[in-house]
Amino acid sequence: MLSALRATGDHLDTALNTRETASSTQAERLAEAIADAILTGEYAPGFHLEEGLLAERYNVSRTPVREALRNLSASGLIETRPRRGATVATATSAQLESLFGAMAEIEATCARLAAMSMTPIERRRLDSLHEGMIEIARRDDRESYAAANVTFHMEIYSGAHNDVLADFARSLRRRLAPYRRAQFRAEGRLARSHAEHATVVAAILACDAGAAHAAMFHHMSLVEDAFGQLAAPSRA
Amino acid sequence: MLSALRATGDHLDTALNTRETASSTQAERLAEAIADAILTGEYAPGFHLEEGLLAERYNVSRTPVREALRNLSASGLIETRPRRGATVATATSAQLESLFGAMAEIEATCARLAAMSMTPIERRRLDSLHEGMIEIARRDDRESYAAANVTFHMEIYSGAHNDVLADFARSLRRRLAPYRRAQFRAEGRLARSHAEHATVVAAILACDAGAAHAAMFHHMSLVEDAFGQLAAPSRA
DNA sequence: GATGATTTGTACGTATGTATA
DNA sequence: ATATACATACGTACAAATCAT
Repeated sequence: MLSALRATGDHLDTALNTRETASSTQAERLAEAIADAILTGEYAPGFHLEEGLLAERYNVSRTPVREALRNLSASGLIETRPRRGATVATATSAQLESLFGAMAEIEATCARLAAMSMTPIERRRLDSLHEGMIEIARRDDRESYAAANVTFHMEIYSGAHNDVLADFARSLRRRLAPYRRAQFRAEGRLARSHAEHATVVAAILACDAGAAHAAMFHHMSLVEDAFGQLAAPSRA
Repeated sequence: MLSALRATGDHLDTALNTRETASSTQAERLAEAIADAILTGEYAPGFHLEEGLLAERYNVSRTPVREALRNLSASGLIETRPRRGATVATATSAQLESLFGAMAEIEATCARLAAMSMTPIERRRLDSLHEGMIEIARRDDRESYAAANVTFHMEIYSGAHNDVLADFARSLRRRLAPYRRAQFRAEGRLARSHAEHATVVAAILACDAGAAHAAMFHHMSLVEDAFGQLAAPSRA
């Protein structure tokens, strides 16, 4: 009788069952769906994620919802307090400072490692990606540039050839994503970003570890500056 | 009728209910208990953590067990595969290399930041802790030294004044703990460790960020060397 | 500040997928 | 290879805590 409910997969499919990623669990798919919704901005920082509502919305019971929430909590994207449920993570200004600071350090470290250990193929790919971004910046196509920018940084994470650091870098990027939505809105930011990338790429291609570190650190510090007062009101 | 089960808290208390940390949930206490058991070596890498058995052992239902496992999985201490349950994380040699490499980078970064931003009080405390370790090393008291060593590194994490980096450093240390149990077993390792610490402390006290980074990186690299072939057989 | 409504935390039952004989 | 056994994933029920009035 319950299998009947699962047989009516129509609703489910529209919401979650991607069918391509068939072999995972509901909780995993849920975690991804909720994370997406957070990164998209659908659930804003501070938003209270109620188990019952999520269960209803995604047509599952509360059990997988709870497991998904626990996952997201561990990744820092949401915060849970016992008996008080989960809310989309809000960052105080001190926490944002920590996050941006850590991000700059980790990105710089990855750039340094990348300069030392990227393969020729990886270097060439990074370079050509960077070249391609000239045109996007010139068109002032912010959306495309933002996407390419993510790829650019991800390639450097991979190029560091250290999965643990790369994972951490990706997780930091995710946690900061809700606060970076407007990153390239400022006038001329694309051109500046591209110029900073150029320094990074040059150092990496030259296998100059120190310069790569410095250039990336500088780049990330400027990114941070673009986000002066984004902090949420501190919650005691 | 179920509340009767909870009323028989005697068994529970022996296992979990610390009573001091009263206000958390079962799942949280469980996660800590299981993590402890893993770090103690009671559950060795590769050990299969069966929900039913854990539930029985800790006198709870499978639900909080599952949530605890989900938490630990996210922290990297255990690995879960859908429909196949959880096992204590085993690291391949490549993963261990990543972990030690990341650890060295992060520790070095924390040391650099600590050199720049530790308060005078923090500096003094670090120094006196370090001085106290001379005596422990001289006695060759490995257990005490290991404990003090953890404190030493933790103080540097805190001294970096960046919670995100500090958390990451602690999490890395935890993930590596199962592989570091024999760290100070080698003859004369304590004295060597203390000498390396001395360089780090000196640099931090001198506010020499570059030197602090280099000294700590060197120290951590030597630690890594002490763990040549600890890797588990790759399970691809 | 007490009472009722809502929501979380935990227990338990059932079905499906994985492993094993 | 088939079937059996078993562990995991999910749904549902209920108790206790939080919150809103």
